[in-house]
Amino acid sequence: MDESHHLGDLQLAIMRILWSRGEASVADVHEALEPERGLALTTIATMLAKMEKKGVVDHRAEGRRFLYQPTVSEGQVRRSMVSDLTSQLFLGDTFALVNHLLAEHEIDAQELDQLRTLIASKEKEDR
Amino acid sequence: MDESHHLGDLQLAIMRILWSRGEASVADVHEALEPERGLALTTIATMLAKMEKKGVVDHRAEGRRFLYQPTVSEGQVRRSMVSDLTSQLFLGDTFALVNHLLAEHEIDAQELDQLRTLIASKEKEDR
DNA sequence: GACGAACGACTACCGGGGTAGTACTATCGG
DNA sequence: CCGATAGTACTACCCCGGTAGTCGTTCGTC
Repeated sequence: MDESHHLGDLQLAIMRILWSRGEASVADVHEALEPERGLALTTIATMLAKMEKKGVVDHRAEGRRFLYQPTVSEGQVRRSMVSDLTSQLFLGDTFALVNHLLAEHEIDAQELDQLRTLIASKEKEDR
Repeated sequence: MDESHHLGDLQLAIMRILWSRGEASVADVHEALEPERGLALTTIATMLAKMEKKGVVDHRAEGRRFLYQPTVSEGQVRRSMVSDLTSQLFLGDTFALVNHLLAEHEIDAQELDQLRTLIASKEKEDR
């Protein structure tokens, strides 16, 4: 089952690092996030502990260092968060969201083209 | 400018009522939400006060009753919340989100058809 | 064997969504 | 005129994301 994994901004940033590396220590994550966020090392550690309690990451000890790994995939998180938004904002109507995106945001000609291709292949599947 | 109006679940439910009625008292909102949520009247009142402080609603007194009205449109809220999600989850790549929606969620043939029409008219605009 | 660096644990605090009780006030019915 | 009622204001809580300091332990090094 796909429980609702709704993650905050920092949590997502941390997850992105874990997803790309597979496994990382607190220091690794801190180092990677340092330039853009300038957070204290302890902040990262606290956040990871909270995330583990929530069940989205896991850790194993390597010596005195903890190596954290994600327990949910990026796809799961995306699905869960997108569908949360869809139900809240568009009463569960996925199509309405797509509609909104096309109407409100700039999507250039090239992307429209890609989209058409995507739709075509989707229709083939359905058949 | 479109400031970031990020609203919670209950806040959205309340906004939906205000949007559809244009104006409503605390009692009106409470009554409308009662069946699905069963919240206390004071909860609604508190929420409306918080929302007013945040600037998404406004009120005028009619006798001893407050009539609340939205100060932001449904479109503004949608734009703001969707774009928040897009930047958090897809690093600002709107197209990636559309892609995700088509790939992960069921969109039936009829909707695909509508989509194609939408895209066609969008391309006409661009030209 | 003592000392400093590295590292996790624990605690605290802020802000905001969500929830609701209690207090205050104005108005209506008798 | 007085009590019940309707309606808002104020305050307090809980939870959680985010932020960070301090404490205690352990390891490597001199």
